[in-house]
Amino acid sequence: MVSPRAPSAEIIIHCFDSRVDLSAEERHYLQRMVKSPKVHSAGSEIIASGTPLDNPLFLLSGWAFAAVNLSDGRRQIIDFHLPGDILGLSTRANSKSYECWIALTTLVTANARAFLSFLQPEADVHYPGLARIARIVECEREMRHVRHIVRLGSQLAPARMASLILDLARRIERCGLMNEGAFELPITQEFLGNALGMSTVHVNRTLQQLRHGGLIRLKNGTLEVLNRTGLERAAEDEVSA
Amino acid sequence: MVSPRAPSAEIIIHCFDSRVDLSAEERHYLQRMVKSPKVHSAGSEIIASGTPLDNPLFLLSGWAFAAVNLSDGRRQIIDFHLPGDILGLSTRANSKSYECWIALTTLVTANARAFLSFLQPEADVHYPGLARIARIVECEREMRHVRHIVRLGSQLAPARMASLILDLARRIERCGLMNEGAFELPITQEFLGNALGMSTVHVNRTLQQLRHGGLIRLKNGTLEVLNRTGLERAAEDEVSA
DNA sequence: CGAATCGTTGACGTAAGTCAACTTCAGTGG
DNA sequence: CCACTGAAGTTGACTTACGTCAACGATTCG
Repeated sequence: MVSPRAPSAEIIIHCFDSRVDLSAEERHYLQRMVKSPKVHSAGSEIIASGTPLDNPLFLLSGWAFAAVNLSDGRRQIIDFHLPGDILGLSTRANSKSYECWIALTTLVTANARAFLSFLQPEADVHYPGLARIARIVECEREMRHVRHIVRLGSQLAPARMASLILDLARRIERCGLMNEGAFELPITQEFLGNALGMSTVHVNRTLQQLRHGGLIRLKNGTLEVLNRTGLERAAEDEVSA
Repeated sequence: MVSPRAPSAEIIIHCFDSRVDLSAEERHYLQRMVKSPKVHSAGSEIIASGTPLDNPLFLLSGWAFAAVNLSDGRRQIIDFHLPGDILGLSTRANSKSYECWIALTTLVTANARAFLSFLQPEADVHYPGLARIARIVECEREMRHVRHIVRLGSQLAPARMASLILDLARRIERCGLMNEGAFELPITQEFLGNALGMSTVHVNRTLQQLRHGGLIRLKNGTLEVLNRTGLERAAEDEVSA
């Protein structure tokens, strides 16, 4: 376990700020919430499946993913999570979780339990901006789910890959971790396969294809988008191209 | 256009009742809401993609589906909708819809706009049961999405098909349209393919397989589950709730 | 230095797509 | 009544995208 850096709500505030107007009071409230961060090691299960979703977490740094474990040991990754996201936030706090959340890298979380109440019908809303963010977080997750369904159901391997990369790139940009078109992508080819419904070998070949097409560079866990419009074209309808 | 039967909130109340306790007042409120039903013909677009989701609809009778249209004319079906469902309900009422909703059969809808406000953080909740239902509807949709991701990403054709059939059967049961293990399934093989990410030909072969395995009977749009546990085994489905 | 872990490549097998023909079957109209 | 039509379902022959297996580099790390 790495000792956490000084706890900071900066990333959270930054990510929320781009979506709603936060009052000074709300910023302060967030600062207070992020007082006792927790460090998780890479690969550890942060929220197990089958547990009640009564303890959502801010993701302050590092990457995670939500997944469903199948009875035969395989796993389907449903969604990736970046700094600024909230893990395990659901209206259905008391019902058991179907998914689990797992750390992809060493990561730091903080309790976000207050966000749960914002989702309840009887919520007494002292913080309208935060309540709105809670709803927006759920909405964006749904949009990602729908896009993922489209990827898995209607696209060939190169389009799936390109589409996922673009999704991640856009989110990385928003939370300020993009560095001149490049960003850290701590997802092994095995996990990319678990997300995109393809074998590790085929992930490798598909990435080669994107590389040779001059669309991306990917080396040592750093991904650089070399040709954005090309990548977008590849993501949209690979089949017709 | 079939002339609508006497407008009735019965199906709505029945479906909601199985999930929350409704007050007499809330039942009455639902009755009033369902006063001016509208009939849509099979195949018509009920909510277009790109429009704001500011007008959710009760589905009183018939089937519909939510889909994403791809640039090359193909379409990915995201979710099916049965009587008792709400179409186009989203927290993001003002943002443009990515999906569209289309009638699978002739169907009858009624305005459910009041449910929109139940999802807003500032909602002034006079009807806690209905507000709760609005959340539950969103939650259940998310669970269906996640299961669909698992299907498309991790399962072979027979398991996909079995899993979808089971999902539909469970929902049909809940809204009281199951008839001794059999129900109307007004989904052509083409649409099943659009949902399950497979070609019409392969849908046909997969259904044959399930038939010959003695798991289902499907004739003239009526599906009968002959061997429930066998179907569940085929679906590799441990989620029975 | 082994020992992991991850990435890469080739040979080969298989699930599923494509194309095309042929059935049903429900309308519809002469 | 039958002949015609169009939509849905069914089947066979062939192609292809992707999986599987297995071997082999590259990196990192105790």
